Amino acid sequence: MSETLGRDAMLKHERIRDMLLADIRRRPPHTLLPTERELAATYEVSRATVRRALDLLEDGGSVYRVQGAGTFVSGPLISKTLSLTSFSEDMVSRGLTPESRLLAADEVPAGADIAADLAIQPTDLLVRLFRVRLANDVPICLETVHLPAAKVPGLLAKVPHGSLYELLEREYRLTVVRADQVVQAIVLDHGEAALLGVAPGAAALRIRRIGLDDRDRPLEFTTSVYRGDRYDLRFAVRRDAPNGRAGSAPAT
Amino acid sequence: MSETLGRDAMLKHERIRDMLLADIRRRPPHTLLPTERELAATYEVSRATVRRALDLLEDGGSVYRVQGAGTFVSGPLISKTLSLTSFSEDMVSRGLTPESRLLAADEVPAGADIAADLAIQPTDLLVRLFRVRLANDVPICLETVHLPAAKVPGLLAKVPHGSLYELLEREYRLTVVRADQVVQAIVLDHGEAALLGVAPGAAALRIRRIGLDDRDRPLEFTTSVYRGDRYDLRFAVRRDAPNGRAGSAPAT
DNA sequence: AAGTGGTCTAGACCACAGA
DNA sequence: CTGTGGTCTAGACCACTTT
Repeated sequence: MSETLGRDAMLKHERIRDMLLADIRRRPPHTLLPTERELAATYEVSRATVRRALDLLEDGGSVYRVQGAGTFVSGPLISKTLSLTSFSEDMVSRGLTPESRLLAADEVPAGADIAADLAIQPTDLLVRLFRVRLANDVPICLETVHLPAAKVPGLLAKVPHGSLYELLEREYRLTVVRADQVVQAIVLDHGEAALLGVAPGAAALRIRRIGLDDRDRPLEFTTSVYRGDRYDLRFAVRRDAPNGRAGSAPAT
Repeated sequence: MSETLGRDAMLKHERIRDMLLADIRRRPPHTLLPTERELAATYEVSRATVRRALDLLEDGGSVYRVQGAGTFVSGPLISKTLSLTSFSEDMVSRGLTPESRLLAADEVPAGADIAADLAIQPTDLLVRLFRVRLANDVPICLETVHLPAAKVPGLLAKVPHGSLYELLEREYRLTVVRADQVVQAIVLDHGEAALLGVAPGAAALRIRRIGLDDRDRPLEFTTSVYRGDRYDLRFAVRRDAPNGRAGSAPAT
């Protein structure tokens, strides 16, 4: 029963996650969920599959598990783990309408720094796009995208107006699935401030990103400058799911 | 063979991850690793266990997988997923020596806002600690920690000098395993600037955090203000491991 | 067509929480 | 002591890439 129509590559554990999520949202925090074995019986899947579904919910902050005790509904906090999202998606998820204005578009040699980041030669050409990003007609962000010209022939003619990621996917089969980001606080100079409609000397978040495709090849180098008074970064972090690299994060 | 001594709760898939990581670091990027079935045979474990180990390495950005093709060594990027780390750990991982100076410590009523965040009453008392955090004797961060006084009796007498998280764990069995964070860019006022040794009007990152324990109970509310010229936030993000909540993140 | 990683199963045993 | 989540196994089948 209830074999609804959504079949398109919907995995079993994803469907179970969705069904559980609907239940969870109706329960108060710290409610005890059925046991994994019960859920396995209820949904007629193996316990391993139920656990995969619960893993997703736990990563998403919807449930927490206590060994020997059970699985519980999480408290009402809002953030989820930082994931790679487009500006458009980001704004929509905040209930705002995104827009984009192209201020400049040209081709330039990569230069030493960006060439190293993108694993190309310093003399190789980059397509450079400079855009203002708005939400509900208010300028929020200045964005400069650099793409290896060899990978995006004819891009300059295609007038990237909406989501660049979608255009790259559709026209060039290029998908950014991972990115390395550096976030800093800066003070806006006169030019930036004017474009963003704030006073010079105002604070801003500068995010520099190297985007990689599914084969770990660098595709883009992008710098975004977000107004400090209209934008913040929200995310959940967890204690050291012990991994394999050195890194950083703030705390006490 | 090679049954080294580290047994303390070291899981099988974690040991395999570590062994693989040692191999990986000796190989150039984009090298093909042995197949999962080969690794299972080599290490005499099931394929599922090998896959758990590879999952950890993939999350940590050390390898990437291509269905039908194989598992490969990642490129040389540095960041790992943002995880909950103490200031001390953070600085040490950057090769710096952390230090802490307590500027003030007192008890205050929570007030409406913080009470809501910590799920207590506005009249309940909080222990408030105000510290300067230094790295190699340079002030980096101003930190204000709020803890429910009821959970940390006698804390004010215990002179929190080094890692507060360690002290909370040792003395009160309190462990922060998850946190919700909001990052903003601000401009420093005269007082903050003086304490950090920079000019007023300089940029800073302000990070507000609600820390939760393993049962999803709020334990702390902390505000950290980091010098914009000496601190940045570095992390890797991935494309939408489809989860269970609404959220946010920057991108094109 | 052969071989890879991706998903799922059925079952075992362990570590831990709670009455 | 009972029941929970945590780890691990051996094996099946699928989706995909590559030759």
